[in-house]
Amino acid sequence: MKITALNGFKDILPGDIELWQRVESTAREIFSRFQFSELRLPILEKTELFARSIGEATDIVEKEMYTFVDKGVTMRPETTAQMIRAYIEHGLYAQRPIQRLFTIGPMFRHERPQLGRLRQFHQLDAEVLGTDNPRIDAEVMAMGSMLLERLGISVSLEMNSLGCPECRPVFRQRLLAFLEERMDHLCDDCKRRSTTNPLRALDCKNPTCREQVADAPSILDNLCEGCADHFQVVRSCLDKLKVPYSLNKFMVRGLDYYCRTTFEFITGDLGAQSAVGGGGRYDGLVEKLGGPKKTPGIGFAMGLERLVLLLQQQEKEQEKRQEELDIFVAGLGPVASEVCFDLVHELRKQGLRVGIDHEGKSLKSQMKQADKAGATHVLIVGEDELARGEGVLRNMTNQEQQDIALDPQVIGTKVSGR
RNA sequence: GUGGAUGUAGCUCAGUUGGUUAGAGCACUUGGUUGUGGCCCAAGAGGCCGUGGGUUCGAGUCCCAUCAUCCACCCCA
Repeated sequence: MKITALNGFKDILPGDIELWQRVESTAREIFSRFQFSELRLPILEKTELFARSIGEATDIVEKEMYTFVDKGVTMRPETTAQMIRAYIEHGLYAQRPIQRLFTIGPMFRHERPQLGRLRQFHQLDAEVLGTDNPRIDAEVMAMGSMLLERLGISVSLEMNSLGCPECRPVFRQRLLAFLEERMDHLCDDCKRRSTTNPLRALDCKNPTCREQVADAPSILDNLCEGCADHFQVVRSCLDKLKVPYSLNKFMVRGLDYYCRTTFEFITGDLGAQSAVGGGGRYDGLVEKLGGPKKTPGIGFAMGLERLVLLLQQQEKEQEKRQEELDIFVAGLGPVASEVCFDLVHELRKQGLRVGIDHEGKSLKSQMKQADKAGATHVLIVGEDELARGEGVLRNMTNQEQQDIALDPQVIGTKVSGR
């Protein structure tokens, strides 16, 4: 029986990794423009951290977490909670009143895998802690948009407000009354939701439910004054930054901690998965997790494999071969191989990317290897040249050859272009 | 957790109504060039046909089971 990777866990192989690196480096570059600092967080946390923040009744906590029950620890299903944990634990709020942070890494959820959805997946996650200034909401969304634009991925930004502990319960009651009137027409899931989280019914993909819910009361019409004002400023700021967006009064985020501004970056090119990224405000969460009182926060996460999938679709045919080696050293015969062995090491010390074959293959075979590896030069060391202390340096792009001293310095400067 | 589809070479896939030794393309190795890559040509290597059972003189092909993968539902990144 062959041992294979676990279902929902994927190897990222050479050839695919370039896109990952591009996404990550672009993110670092864009995020730094917005004064965000990177940090790295552990993969394992106490189970309680996620249960308390994400919400006991959410799907993630109820059935999707990889938990070591005997140890009371869980592999992170998302990172906002632990970002806040670190913020509190290290007193980051004391070092700087407003923290802009981001992190990149793997998350784990035990769901059935499908296109764009794995059990180990990767996210970029950006959070701003310590302010509820609506300009920050706009800035954060603008940052996400800028990253996607820079990557050449076109998505739409959808936004909603979920209100706050003051106005949401009121709306919830109003919505519940609305749903109860047409309970008979709703799907089983929505019937169940109406008791646990009626807002979720707004999000149902079942066509009949959509129909039923189409003229449901909008939370945007039921915001309290504070939330309404806040949302209004967010909108005008986005306009000012010329970040396009649309309102989606049906958008409900799946995590309990969200309030006020929520948003998603949406695509139609990922099968059943429409969200490339999503996030929102969570003004009560820091305090709930034991941090300083009234510390608001907002952030978003983007799914790396979803970004990579979109890039792969776009660039299917491009496939440009890039140079991977500066020089391939081909030794002919045991004596030459012996010389090449340390010569190669010296060249690498000089910073060159060097390939070598230790299997005693023919020159033709070694030339093929060099070509496949994308070497720009090949150094051929045979018995004749060796006797003179020289080798033949072949330029693989213009086929020119010349004798050259077997001196790492000389070869190094020649190959790297003076 | 639920539904549908698919499992044949490293990869992408053929394989007639069950019938001898299971094929192709790409990739790989070697040779055509005694020490020179790409293109071309030739040869070679590579398969318990997912696994287990059943029907049959005979199963890659039919039946059952099982496992795996993919897609979708749920939900989300």
